[in-house]
Amino acid sequence: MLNDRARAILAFIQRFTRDRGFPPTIREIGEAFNISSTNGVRYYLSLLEKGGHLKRSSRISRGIGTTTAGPAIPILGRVAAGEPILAESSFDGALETERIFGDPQGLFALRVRGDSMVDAGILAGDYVIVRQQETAEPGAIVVALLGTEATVKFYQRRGEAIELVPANTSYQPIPVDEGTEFRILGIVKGVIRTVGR
Amino acid sequence: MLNDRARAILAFIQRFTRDRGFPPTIREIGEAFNISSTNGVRYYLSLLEKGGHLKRSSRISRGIGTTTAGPAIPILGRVAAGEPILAESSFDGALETERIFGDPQGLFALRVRGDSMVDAGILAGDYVIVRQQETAEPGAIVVALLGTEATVKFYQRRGEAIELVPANTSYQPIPVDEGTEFRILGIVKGVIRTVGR
DNA sequence: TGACACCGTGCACGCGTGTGCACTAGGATA
DNA sequence: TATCCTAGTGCACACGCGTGCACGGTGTCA
Repeated sequence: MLNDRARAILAFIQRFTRDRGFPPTIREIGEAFNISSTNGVRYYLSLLEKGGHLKRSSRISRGIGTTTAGPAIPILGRVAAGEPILAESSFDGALETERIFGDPQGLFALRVRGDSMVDAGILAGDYVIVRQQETAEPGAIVVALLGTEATVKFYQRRGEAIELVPANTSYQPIPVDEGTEFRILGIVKGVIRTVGR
Repeated sequence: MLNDRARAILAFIQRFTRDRGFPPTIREIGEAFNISSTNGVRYYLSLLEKGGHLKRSSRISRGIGTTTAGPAIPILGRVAAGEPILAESSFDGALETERIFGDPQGLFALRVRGDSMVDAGILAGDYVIVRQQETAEPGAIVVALLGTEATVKFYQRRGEAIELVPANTSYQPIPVDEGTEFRILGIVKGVIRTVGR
C-alpha cells in the first residue's frame, strides 16, 4: 500500500517530531530527501494522509500530526463471542506506560537476572519498573544494593533486623546485618515481560 | 520557582502537543489564557525556557519543544556500588512500549482474571499484551475464545487434538474437541503488571 | 501510440507566526 | 516618594511556510 519512500518519509517525520518536539515543515522534509519542490513532498504527504498515517491541519505551520506517534495499545474490557475483537465497544482505555506507572520522573527499569522471585511472578529476563527511593515498607518488593550487586527481593523486618526474602522456596532469606553494605535503590512498582522470541 | 499560571501554560502546551501532534503558537496560547498580547505569553515562555521546561527554536513556527513530553523510563544496565543510580553511564536504552512490543498495529491488552497461569508468571490482574492472529504454534501462550469466555492458556497439540493447558498444577488441561466453540484471538507477546497499590 | 498514474520541478501568492519596540498599571521594596 | 519587578496591552514588520497552478519526465498497460 505504501512504497518505501513514503514509509521513509513517515519515519522521518516521526523521528523529527520526537527529537525536536515539533513536526517538520514541507521544505524541511524536502531537504532531507533531496526533493527540491514543496509539491514533491506534498505528493507523499497526501498519500500518507489518505492512508491514515498522518493527520494534517491545513493552513497551519508544521501542521503535520503524526497519528502513529503514540498509537497506544488498546485495553479490551469484555471480549464477547461474535463481536469483532477490536471493536470500539470493548475498549477500556489505552495502555500507556505513563498512565500506568505515573510520573516517569524517578522511575527506572532493570532487567532481572536469576529466578529468585519466580513465586512472585517475576521471571529471569523480566524488566522491573522501579521507583527510586531509599526507604521501604515491610512486605514491599525492593531493589537493593548488597555489596556491589543489585538484587530484587521482598523487604522484611524481623524485630530490628532486616531481611531480604526471595520468592522461591529453594533460596534462603538473606539477613542484612550491621556489617553488610546495604542500600535500598527503590521499590518495584511494576513488571514488564516479553514472551516468545 | 514557577507560579501557577506558568505551570498551567506548560501543562497546556504539553496537552496541546499530545492531542494535536504539534505545539501551539504564541497566539493560540494567549487565546486559551485570555492574554490578548503575544508578549504577555512570551513573558511566560521565556520563564519556562529559563527553568528548562521548554526548548524553543527561535524564528520557527510553533518552535516550542516540550522537553517534558516523552520522559521515557530509562533502563539501567549495570548498577554499580558507588555510582549515582541514574547516571548516564549506566543507561541501557529507554523503555517504550513501541520498541519492546513492536508495531502496536494489531496489538491489544487484556486484563487477566484467575490464577490458571501463575506458574508461567502471569498473575491475576496482570495485563497481557496480545498480537491478534487466528493461528498459533504449539507451545505458545494464546488468548482463546471458548464459548463466550476469553481465556489465557498454553496452546498444545496431542496428536490431532488441541488442548489448552493451564500453568497451574491444580487445574486440568482443557481438551478442545469438535463440538466446542473455539477460536484463537491472538498470541501473548508480553505481560505488564503493576505491583503495590 | 495514446492515456494515465507516479514522481517530480518551479514559482508566485498570501496568510501564519515569531520578534522588536513602546507603554501601562499594580504591588513590593527601600 | 522613587524605583523595581511582575504581568500584561498594542502594533507594525518581516520572515516562515502552506497552497494553487502549470509543466515535465518516466513507466506501464491496453
